[in-house]
Amino acid sequence: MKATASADTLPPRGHNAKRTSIVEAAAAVFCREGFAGANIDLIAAEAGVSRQTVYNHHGDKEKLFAAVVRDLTERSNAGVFATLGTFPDRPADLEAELTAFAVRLNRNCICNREGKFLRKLIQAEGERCPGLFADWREQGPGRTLSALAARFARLAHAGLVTLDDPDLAARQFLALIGADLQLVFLLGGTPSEDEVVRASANGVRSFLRAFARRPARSDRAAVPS
Amino acid sequence: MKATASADTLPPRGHNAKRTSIVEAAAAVFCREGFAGANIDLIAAEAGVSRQTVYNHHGDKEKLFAAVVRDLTERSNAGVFATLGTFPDRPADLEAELTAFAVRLNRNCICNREGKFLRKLIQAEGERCPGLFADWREQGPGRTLSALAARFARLAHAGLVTLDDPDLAARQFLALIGADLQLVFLLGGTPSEDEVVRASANGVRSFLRAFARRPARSDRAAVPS
Amino acid sequence: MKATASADTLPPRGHNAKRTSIVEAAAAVFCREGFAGANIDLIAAEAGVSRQTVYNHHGDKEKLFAAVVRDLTERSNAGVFATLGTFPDRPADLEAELTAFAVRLNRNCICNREGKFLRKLIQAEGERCPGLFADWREQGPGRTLSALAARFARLAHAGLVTLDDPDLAARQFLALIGADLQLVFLLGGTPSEDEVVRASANGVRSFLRAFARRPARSDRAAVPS
Amino acid sequence: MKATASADTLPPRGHNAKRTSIVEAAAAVFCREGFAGANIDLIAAEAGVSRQTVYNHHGDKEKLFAAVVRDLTERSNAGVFATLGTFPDRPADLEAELTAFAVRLNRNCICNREGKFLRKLIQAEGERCPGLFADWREQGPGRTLSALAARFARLAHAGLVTLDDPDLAARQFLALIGADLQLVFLLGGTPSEDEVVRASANGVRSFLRAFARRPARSDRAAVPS
DNA sequence: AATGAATGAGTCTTCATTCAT
DNA sequence: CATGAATGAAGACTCATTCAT
Repeated sequence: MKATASADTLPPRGHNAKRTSIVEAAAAVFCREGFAGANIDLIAAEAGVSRQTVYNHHGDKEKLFAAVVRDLTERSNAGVFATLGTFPDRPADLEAELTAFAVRLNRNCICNREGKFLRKLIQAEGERCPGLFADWREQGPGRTLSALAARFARLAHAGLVTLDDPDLAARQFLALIGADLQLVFLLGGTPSEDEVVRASANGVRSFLRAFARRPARSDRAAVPS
Repeated sequence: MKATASADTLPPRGHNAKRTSIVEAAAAVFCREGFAGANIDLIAAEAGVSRQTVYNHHGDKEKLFAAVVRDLTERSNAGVFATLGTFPDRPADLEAELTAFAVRLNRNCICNREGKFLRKLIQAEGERCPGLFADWREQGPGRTLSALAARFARLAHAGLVTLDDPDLAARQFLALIGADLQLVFLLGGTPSEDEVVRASANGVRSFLRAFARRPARSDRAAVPS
Repeated sequence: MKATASADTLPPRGHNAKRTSIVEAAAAVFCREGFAGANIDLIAAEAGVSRQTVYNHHGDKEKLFAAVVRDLTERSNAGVFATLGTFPDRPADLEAELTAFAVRLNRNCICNREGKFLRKLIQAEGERCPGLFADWREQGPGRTLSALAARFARLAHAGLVTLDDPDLAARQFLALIGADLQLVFLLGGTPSEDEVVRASANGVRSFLRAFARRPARSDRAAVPS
Repeated sequence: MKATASADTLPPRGHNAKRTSIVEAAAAVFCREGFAGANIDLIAAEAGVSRQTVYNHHGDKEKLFAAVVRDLTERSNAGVFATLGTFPDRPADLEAELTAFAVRLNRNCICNREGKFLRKLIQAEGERCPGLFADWREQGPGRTLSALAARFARLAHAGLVTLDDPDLAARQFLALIGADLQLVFLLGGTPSEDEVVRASANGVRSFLRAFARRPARSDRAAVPS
């Protein structure tokens, strides 16, 4: 029984391995070349499988693209929510902990493979595929921003920050911690860990200047002479 | 004045008219479909000229694309610098004037046709065409941000705001006034005038909360109880 | 009896069962889609076997097609000769018995599966496969028509009909009993039993009008006023 | 004006020439190889045009096939009705004139290119393209048979033949004059003029034996001893 | 014997590009 | 400059066929 188990589970295992490698390769190629520019033979080669296998698994280019988007969306959302769970609840040092959180968000959700690919694909093909990204939109930004806003609302309730619109605060938080990275993103680059940390710190500092309850201003900078 | 008006505002006749309409159509199509997906026949049709004319004017697809990028870059930069010139120098009401400036920036440089197209093209084809966007990068974000930073430095010097890194302030200003528009951009939409105004006001308010010299917090909202 | 019954009428087990179901499925698919349009995977699926099995049994598409033609030819010829054996030898009511014979011929040899398939395949692929249908031609129409002609010659000898060219009579007999069915055949349909009976009666009636020895005209219709 | 007329009409003329040659070539190839087996490159080559031109004119293979069917149907119907117009109205020698008519029908409508192609295409692809041949069916056999039946009805009215069902007579007439040609048709051959004449004579003779009013039986044969 | 994968050829279709009119 | 045609190269997708499991 055990002996045959390997024979039973192997097909799906090898199967899924192929499936996964195909989707990964496809994501990379679609991202690099765009939908129209992507070559299925290239995807197959990059996935280490034959062209036929791509077609066996995904039917056609359009469906393969949809599978890529679905996969990226899923993994990206999972990452975002995992990171949201690490939001500082009762921070001793608000700025430090918020900065650490921002670093995690930037590093694990925005600068990582899925984040970059997803953003690029949405921007490039979003208009041509109405509905393809609907799932992403609902599960992604919609719920993400709400969740983040809820955390800020709790901070406000705890008297740590002052804000009248938690949703707006969430949006501005994200904008600020990404402010220094936009240019790199636009050109397709990936910021170094150091850049991520600095960008996060810069963003959080300004965020707290605007929203921290008290004198809250960072001690480290911007002290008026 | 009249003589040139017709040449400037009406569809200019002859050669240049065609050249212009081709580039415009090409920009739209390249944006919509990506470089690989763009069809020269479609561009020609959309420009109302024959395919031959496209080739006569621009040689080949690659060169036409370059021409589009050059044209967009030029016009976009011109717009940005024109708008930068309206930065409030000695503002009576800092928040109001900064908000008005932010609205102009958003409306005329970021949400407009050139801005959107350029962003999309850079994101989509930037990696594949190293060097094609070099010009944009130098003339665009580089000089733009410096110029904006210089304005903020002058504001700081005038004692209206407090900041230790004008460049960072410029980046964060842009991030904040765009924070509410990101999602719309990602999906290729164009925000309404109302959305632009609200986004600009929201951004400026938070910016000033973080950087205004004194109590500076907007009177209109978010006053801690 | 029981033992062979199961092997004869039930789907025969094992090897031959598969072989048979493959050929049947292949006949249907080749007929429906033509040789070039037929898909071996589809044939396999329709036969309920795996693609490999098709190859194991028949080698390649060309050979499978040949097997189908051979099989159809064989069964069709067998049917024709079986039916020819029921030709009325000493008919009491010539028209009635000839009509019944015509019905059998139409129903069992011309409208049935083998007949239809064979006709369609010959028409469609006959030119491309010189020699493939040689066997059919020799065994089929050649001998069939001769045999039928011989029966008519015997009828003539018995004084029941008047004809100087038995071969021609055989051809015209077939033409007449099929006259009403041509359109249905062309479009791939299968006539109902009723249509078959009427067509046969119509054909035989006219045949006898032309060839019956004496008063021979049917009493049932077409009596001139 | 006249000078430019040639320039004006030439494009359409060359155009239509190409269009025609494409359809002709396509008819031949579709007939020879079937829809699935037909190769557009081959069609283009056989038409003496480039592949693109085929696509420019007809869009895709399916549409090209439809155009072929439409064209064949049109020309075939035209031929049939032209020939029907030559049906002997007040024949001095009924058998001779009916035979001549049968020869014309066989030669010009049934054995000719359009007739053969159309029959083969309908048989081969009729089932797969429901509706494609609807036009043919309505304009073709439907009206053709009625028209022929009407002629026979007039003959009957003139007392030259005896028949109670003109439609049936029409069908049987066609069946009889084609009886000797079926085998040649099945295998894709084209009967010689001599074969056509003999087949027509044979068919008409038997037809008149069955339906001629009076002694009507041919003097040349089948006279009972 | 069945299944999944691979290979290689082939076909439809599109497209950039050029030429002639 | 527009049009229609031609060329040549891809690229998506299918399919016959073979291998390994």
